[in-house]
Amino acid sequence: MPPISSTEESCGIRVLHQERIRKARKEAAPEKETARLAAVYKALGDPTRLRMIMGLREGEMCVCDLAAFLGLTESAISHQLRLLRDLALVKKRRDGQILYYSLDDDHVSDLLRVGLEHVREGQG
Amino acid sequence: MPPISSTEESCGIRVLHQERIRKARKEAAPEKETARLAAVYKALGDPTRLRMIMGLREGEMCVCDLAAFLGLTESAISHQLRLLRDLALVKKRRDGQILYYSLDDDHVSDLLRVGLEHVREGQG
DNA sequence: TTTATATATGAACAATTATTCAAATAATAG
DNA sequence: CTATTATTTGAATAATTGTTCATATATAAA
Repeated sequence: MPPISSTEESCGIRVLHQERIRKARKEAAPEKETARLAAVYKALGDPTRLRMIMGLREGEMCVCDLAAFLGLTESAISHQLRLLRDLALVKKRRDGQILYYSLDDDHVSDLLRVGLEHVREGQG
Repeated sequence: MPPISSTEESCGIRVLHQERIRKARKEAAPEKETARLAAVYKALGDPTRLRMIMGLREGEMCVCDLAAFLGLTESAISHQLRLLRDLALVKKRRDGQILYYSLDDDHVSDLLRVGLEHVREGQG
């Protein structure tokens, strides 16, 4: 372990390992990228939305299907679908009056798969 | 496309594709697993926590390092670290007065990697 | 012991958010 | 056209949450 020299940053924040901080700053992903990544995780971090997404892995569903599946209002589902659509996690296809929602691409499934592996191996 | 028979569930919710709902229900992950997965995504879904985790990919840091790195109070960092620790996303190691935090296992890095791939390819 | 350092904890507050309800579109059927 | 079905939208509300401040704990130094 290298010796620790307690110093301060310009703003007055205490710092023990300046090298670590410099490195973390240097390797950090661009702010915009980090923000978008956080938004995607956040979207998947709500039980309702997560179950919607996981349900859509089995195939496309319309709004009222998802509402029945989750036991929620169609309005609630529609609100969440808009959020997921804005993040390009799901896409829609119209057939007459009915809108069919499905996962936007395979990355979404990948995200879920890795996440499931984590929670399954993490504490069986 | 098979013909659509609009029916109702016992609770009175409108259903267009009963087969889809049945399948989604059948293939759904256990509730406890889904809840934990959502909690993990939620933890990564906050910009502060996400930057903490991404910073720790470069190596362990103590609380005040992370505070300096993010420009936040050590108290704020400590609160978030507890949350991440409860979810087994980070672990701590004590050396004297200093607590060094690091990623709990490789799954966490994997989650970040897949997530970054998604946002990078998603909208270059 | 006392003093200082590093981190944790609890209460409080502002800000965000998931859901519901009511009303508005969009497409189709009559 | 009017009526019906499927979905969307906006406002309102209750619940959750990230941060700060003040205080407490833990380890080390004097």
